[in-house]
Amino acid sequence: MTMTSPAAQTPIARKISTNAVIRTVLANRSISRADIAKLTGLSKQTISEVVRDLEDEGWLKPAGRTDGRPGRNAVIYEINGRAGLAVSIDLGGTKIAAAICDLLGNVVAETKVPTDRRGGMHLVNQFSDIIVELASAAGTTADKLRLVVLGTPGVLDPVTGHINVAPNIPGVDAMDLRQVFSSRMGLPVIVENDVNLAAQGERWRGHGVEVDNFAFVALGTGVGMGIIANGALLRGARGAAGEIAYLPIGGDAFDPGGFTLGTLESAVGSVAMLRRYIGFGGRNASTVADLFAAFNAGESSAVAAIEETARLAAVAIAAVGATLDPELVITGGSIGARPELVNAIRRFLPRCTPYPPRIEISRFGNRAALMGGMGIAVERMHDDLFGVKLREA
Amino acid sequence: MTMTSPAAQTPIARKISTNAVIRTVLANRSISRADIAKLTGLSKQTISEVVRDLEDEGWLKPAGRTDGRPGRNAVIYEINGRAGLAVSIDLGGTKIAAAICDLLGNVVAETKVPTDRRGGMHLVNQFSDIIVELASAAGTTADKLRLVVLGTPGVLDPVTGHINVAPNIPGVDAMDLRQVFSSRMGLPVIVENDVNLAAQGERWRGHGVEVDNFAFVALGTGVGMGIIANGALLRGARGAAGEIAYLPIGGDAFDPGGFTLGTLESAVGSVAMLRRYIGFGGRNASTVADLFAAFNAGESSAVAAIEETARLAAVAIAAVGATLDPELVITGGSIGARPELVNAIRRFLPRCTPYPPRIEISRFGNRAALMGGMGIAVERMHDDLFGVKLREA
DNA sequence: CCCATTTGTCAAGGACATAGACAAATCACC
DNA sequence: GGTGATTTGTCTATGTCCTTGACAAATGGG
Repeated sequence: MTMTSPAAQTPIARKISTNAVIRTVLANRSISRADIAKLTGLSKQTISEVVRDLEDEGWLKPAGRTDGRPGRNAVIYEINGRAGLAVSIDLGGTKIAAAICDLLGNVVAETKVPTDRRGGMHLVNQFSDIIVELASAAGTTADKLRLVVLGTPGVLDPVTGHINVAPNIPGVDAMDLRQVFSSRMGLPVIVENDVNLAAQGERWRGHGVEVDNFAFVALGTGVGMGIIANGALLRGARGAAGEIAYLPIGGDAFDPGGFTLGTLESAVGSVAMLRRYIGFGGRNASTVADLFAAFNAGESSAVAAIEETARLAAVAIAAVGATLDPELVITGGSIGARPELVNAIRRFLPRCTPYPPRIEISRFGNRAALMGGMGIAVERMHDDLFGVKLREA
Repeated sequence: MTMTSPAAQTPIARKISTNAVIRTVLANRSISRADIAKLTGLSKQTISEVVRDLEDEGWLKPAGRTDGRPGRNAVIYEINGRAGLAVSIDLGGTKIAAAICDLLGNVVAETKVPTDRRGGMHLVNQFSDIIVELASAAGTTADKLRLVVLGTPGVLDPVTGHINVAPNIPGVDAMDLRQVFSSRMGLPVIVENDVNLAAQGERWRGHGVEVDNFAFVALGTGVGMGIIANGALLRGARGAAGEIAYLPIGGDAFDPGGFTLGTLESAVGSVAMLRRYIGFGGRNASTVADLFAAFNAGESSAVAAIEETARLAAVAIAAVGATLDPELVITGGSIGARPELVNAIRRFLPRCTPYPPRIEISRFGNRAALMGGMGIAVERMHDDLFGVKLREA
């Protein structure tokens, strides 16, 4: 079972046939050769040859036979998920979540540990330890993995590869994290903004499946947005697309204070919401959880603070809507996942935009970014392994 | 010279080779067979066969020979532009601009006429007359054309195909203009928002060449935006992406008046700018041209009116920037093309956003939408004629 | 005028696809 | 339990397309 990419130097026609077979199997989970032939339009003979090669190389495996219908029973084939494993890591200010998934997107090992607050190289060491441990739990070793996807807060510069991380995590903006981590592991590493990953996660297996235009809005300590437009992630020229912290809403756009924190972020972040509660005379809440408890108890300052936050969030969503025209906005984050807030946003929205998008709360909660990393990893593995490259170039 | 798509039912391998040859010739304007072989990596033999077929079918034509270098001279081939002609029409409230271009994007005939104000079917008749006339001027007939691209104001619903046109043009929102026009001409018709077309025009041969993320902002009687993201036009879920008239900036987002005209449009449109001038005590201008003349004469009310308009436009661009992170914003339209306004915007922008995009004035002025239509037409012809379809489906 | 260089064609051989015949396996029905 | 219809999968023959290498044709430089 040689684990090189299938049809590595085969002529172009066989590459295309092989790709068509793999894609057909992927799309149908499990399928017989006869059905592959019908779906691809290729001859039975060609399919048999291609499937034989793919099975010899370990990419496909037989998985039972048909029965119950007239005629000879067919052998069913499916993708051998174990033929490719990848890692997804979600680096947060307090926790690191990580998982290994296979070629089919099945999670084969998962863990969550506190973030090493010393930052920098300590994080790289921590990642490495996590991967070794996960690999062991998955019954394999780290050198069998194909790819790591790492989600971090902050803006990634697509030119330099550097991350401008918010204050949460020390010593990461000074280094080329991707490069260091990649050579440490001897694996390709993809680094992506965590909110972008959350959007990808919803696109992959959440509310965004089959929705080509939507946005994932994260409301928490900070605010951020991941955009799926025309079915693909939108990063912008400097990787800052969706950085709605700087949206000129909820304050004076020309106030220089908006530059450090962001105009919108100073208006709808959890800190602003708590400050607003105090300003309204509230005295019973010092955390977001407290505040929502007070809201549900009907305390007027809490109601006012949350309503005002929802009102501003609705205006922000209206602004995004006027630009992107999404079909759907998915909310997440510590306050964006609260139905109380989201219901208020749903009430305000039709009053400030003529075309209000649908609003849904993230299907994956705080696992959205982790899911997105797996989605990207699986997609990338499929491309690398089964993609048709017309020319090497 | 049979004018069907080349390699219509040839097996897949020859299709790919044919496509590679055409694309290489397109990318190099004119080129010898030997060089095509080097660039594509295909053998001289294959290239000779493919080029012979393409020449027999009229897609390629010889265009001289090399000389001056050692060795036998090569025959140079180029695309036969005349093998495909298409029409671009820009429907405006007062004028209709139209042009015929060939496969290479060369303009072979162009005209401009006043819009028939009766609207509806009268417009379809007018389009038809224009096309016949242009075809004649181009030395061909209307039935030899392959495609029409029509730019209109208003939002196109991608589901119903209907156009919600601003008040300018009567009797168009009630009909399926695309369908009626298409069957009248017996040609495929693509209808697209005019600002989207302007963005495509800049992308094709203007400031947006090689810029994968930019926006075209039209400032005039109305305001609108066309978005190129990840190198492609962004339409959104309902075709309303870029409809920044409704951006909640420059007024109260919850004012119901913002629904009919749009919050931003009531703040930065030319009507608002003139009203603002009057409000500041100005009495010497009743048109946009007058107002800019007064500005250049140093009249304080005119300066204030234009500065305030620029200030709001800068905030709007900042909002778009926080969402899309474009590398570049191109301005156009009757006031967006004025350097006086644009310079003022350039001054305000760095004060309301930490990452101000570059600002340029449209390269094509009021021909931008016409150019965009040609760009789309050429691209579409290339796809239809030379595109590789792996499966008919 | 000769030669190095480049272009383009010819002929042979290999990889891959298709089509059709045929053997094998299975269900339905008597 | 046997028979026939149906479906699967392999085998064989044939054709298309691509590549390779030989070779003729054309051209500039010395």
